[in-house]
Amino acid sequence: MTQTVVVADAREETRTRIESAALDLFTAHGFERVTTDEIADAAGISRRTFFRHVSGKADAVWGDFDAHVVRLAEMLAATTDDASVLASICAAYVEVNDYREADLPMLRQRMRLILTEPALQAHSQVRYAAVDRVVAAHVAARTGVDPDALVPRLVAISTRAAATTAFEVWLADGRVPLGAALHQAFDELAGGFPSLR
Amino acid sequence: MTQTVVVADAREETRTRIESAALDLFTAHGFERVTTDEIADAAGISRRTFFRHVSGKADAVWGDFDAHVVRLAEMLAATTDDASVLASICAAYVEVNDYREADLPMLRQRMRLILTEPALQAHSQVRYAAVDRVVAAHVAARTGVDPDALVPRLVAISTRAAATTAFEVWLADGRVPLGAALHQAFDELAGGFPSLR
DNA sequence: ACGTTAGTGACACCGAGTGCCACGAGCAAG
DNA sequence: CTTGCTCGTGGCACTCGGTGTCACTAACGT
Repeated sequence: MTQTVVVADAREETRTRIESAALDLFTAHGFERVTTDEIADAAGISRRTFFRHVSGKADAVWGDFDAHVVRLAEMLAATTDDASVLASICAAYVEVNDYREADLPMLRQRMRLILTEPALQAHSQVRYAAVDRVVAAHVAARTGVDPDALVPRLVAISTRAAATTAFEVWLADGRVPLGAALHQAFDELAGGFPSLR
Repeated sequence: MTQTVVVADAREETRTRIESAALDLFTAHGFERVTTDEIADAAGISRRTFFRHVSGKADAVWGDFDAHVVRLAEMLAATTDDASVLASICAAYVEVNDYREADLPMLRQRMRLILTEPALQAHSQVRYAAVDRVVAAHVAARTGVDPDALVPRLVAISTRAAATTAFEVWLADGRVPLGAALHQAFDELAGGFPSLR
């Protein structure tokens, strides 16, 4: 009973050390030029143990993203029908990405890697697929159509595109807050890109 | 002079053999369970030569996608300002994906792999990034803003999302033509998802 | 003191991808 | 015809990501 807690804490701690080491090494030398041996050494563990904590080299950058997805699903589930479907998705995205000021530097580091390193950009597709499933399921529930139909899929993938784009401009600019960028992107999307006219 | 043509033809021919072998083996046994040795054997070449023709195992599935992107860029460049920006992008996507009837089976095979196999889905991000750059540049040229600004990026990535979704439903249904699915997805996008209301 | 359980490290192994070198076919000039 | 050049090819060795296996150890319950 108490052991499981202690063990879980230890696991969490080494996992954090791995993530921190990977983040620093990747930003310093680039993703491809860092070996798993080096990350393991920097984290004070063996290479084999490294692969027991993270499912792969690219995975070391993502914190516990699964919890992130779960929170997003909960927020969408708590949505009422007052707001539009897109507005509820936007609100959920904004809320789930409402980080504390102290966490922003690490978020910047993480997102810069994910958005610039080709291998991580490719790998992100796998992680984001889980987000898409959650959003598509929400749209399907709200509209009463199949989650695999065109509209739920399209809404899921293009709202995620909006979120990704918002992250990109937030990362590039530095002055614009993340929430503002998210709202701007979602407004463009929901209005059929009014600024094009 | 004549030699270069002959050589280029030979290169094209082995490239086609590689692609055909890879497509068949991947659909038969799954991407992960097929080794590069097996593809090379099936194509009648050595493993080393395999990697001289394609840049990686995942790359073997994509034909000459670069030419695809070039054609898309040309179509966008030939666009007049009569139609809206989104309409011009939609037209370009439809036209560049207007395959002959005889090519549809291979296209189906290719897209089924790309959209279902996780490794290929991840790798597609790298190839599609070139498409996004072309579309974003077009939007930037039409609207007079920076290609790295929010709207060009967002239009590029969400129109590609529309195209991907159209491919998914085309692949899943079998009866709906690809052009129709593309138009439907673009209509949803351009109208701010009217079917959600 | 006992067996159990879980985390760890060491080792061997597989597969993707790359650098290097040697071979042979085709071509041009002597 | 022979020499020299280019270029595609195959073989080889190597790095690196990732996995299966086994033995060790520490903490826990009995």
